[in-house]
Amino acid sequence: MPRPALVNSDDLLARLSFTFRDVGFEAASMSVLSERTGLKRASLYHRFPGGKQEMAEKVLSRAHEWMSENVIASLRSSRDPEERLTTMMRALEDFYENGARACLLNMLATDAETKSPFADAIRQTLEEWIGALAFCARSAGISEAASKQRALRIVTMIQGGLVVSRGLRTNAPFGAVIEDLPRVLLEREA
Amino acid sequence: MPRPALVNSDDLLARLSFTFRDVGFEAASMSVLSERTGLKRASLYHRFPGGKQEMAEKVLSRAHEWMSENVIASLRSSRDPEERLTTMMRALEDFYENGARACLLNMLATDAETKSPFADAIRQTLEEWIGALAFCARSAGISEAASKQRALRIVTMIQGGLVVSRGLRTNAPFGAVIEDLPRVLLEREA
DNA sequence: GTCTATAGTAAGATAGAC
DNA sequence: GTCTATCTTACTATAGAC
Repeated sequence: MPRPALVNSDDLLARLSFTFRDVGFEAASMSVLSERTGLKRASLYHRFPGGKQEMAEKVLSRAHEWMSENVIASLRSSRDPEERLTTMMRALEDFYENGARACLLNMLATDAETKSPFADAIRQTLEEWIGALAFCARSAGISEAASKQRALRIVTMIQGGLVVSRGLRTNAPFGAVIEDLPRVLLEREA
Repeated sequence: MPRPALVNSDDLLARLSFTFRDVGFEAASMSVLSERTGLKRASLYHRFPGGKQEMAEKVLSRAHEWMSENVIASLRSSRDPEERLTTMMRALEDFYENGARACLLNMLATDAETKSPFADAIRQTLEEWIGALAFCARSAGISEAASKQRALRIVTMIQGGLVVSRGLRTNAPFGAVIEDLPRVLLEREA
């Protein structure tokens, strides 16, 4: 029977994720990551031979999984569209701690010129999210074109809510966004 | 007559601003800043004895000035509210290069626990912006409560549009936000 | 005001003991 | 699997020539 690690893989990834989301990729030095995970730098290299980049990739991959299970699956379910949206809202409030915690997709993104190893994963997650929201709107009777537009608007508002909440140092903007979501996605067309 | 500097102060601040907006504060090392400004590291220290932090402070301060002159002043003018908004929209398209360039207020922001020297400047700029938008809505006959709500929504959407445009690597989301602004701020209340 | 040269420090990364 | 110790590199910052 193998001796259990001091920190299991899930806890470790969660702590790494928090760190990247709090300070970003560059400011998350091996020393900082070591402090916040409780593992020495060499131990982190043992688990992630690729260093920081591999950590960020694994964290992003785990975030994608989380989104699939907790957000996408709900939005594409056969339940009442408003219920699906409510499930997403509660999941996001939890994940972003009501706006206090930033989004990995923002913190790991770079400009188009900077070739980033995370760009593809970020884009894919955003696209799947928007696709699932459009599907949800569609099944609530919203037209194809409007559904796509509103889905994009939802993700835009959530990301904006997180940025503004961080900038103003209050959770109110994120809270206002969450409250608005059902209206923005599902209100009947003019 | 003093010999002119190779790079004047305005150009220099603009290049520093682009760099911080493209890669963020931590990734903008003195070497990178040197490359992108054309000044050697020691020359940058001559102009900014406080190093990177002073550069970012000056860049933020200049961004605040730019906002005051090109956005706040217009929104608080006595012209037609829709015209004021159009002026802001054109200014923002220019400033953000239709969504290709990130916002300084996002790239220099940190989480609440991390004591950042930029936090106050960022919050102040956001608050002034939201205040001016609310003033504009108010003078278009929108109620006090709705004006505040809509002003916050506008800034949220713009920030979100920039994040999502960067993530999806297309300017469309930012463009969609800009198009939506007049409706979101000024459509008559139900 | 700009530069080259160089401290001094912290970063990413690896070797090898336990 | 975790650790201490160490290597190499890159970074911030300063000194001093021009």
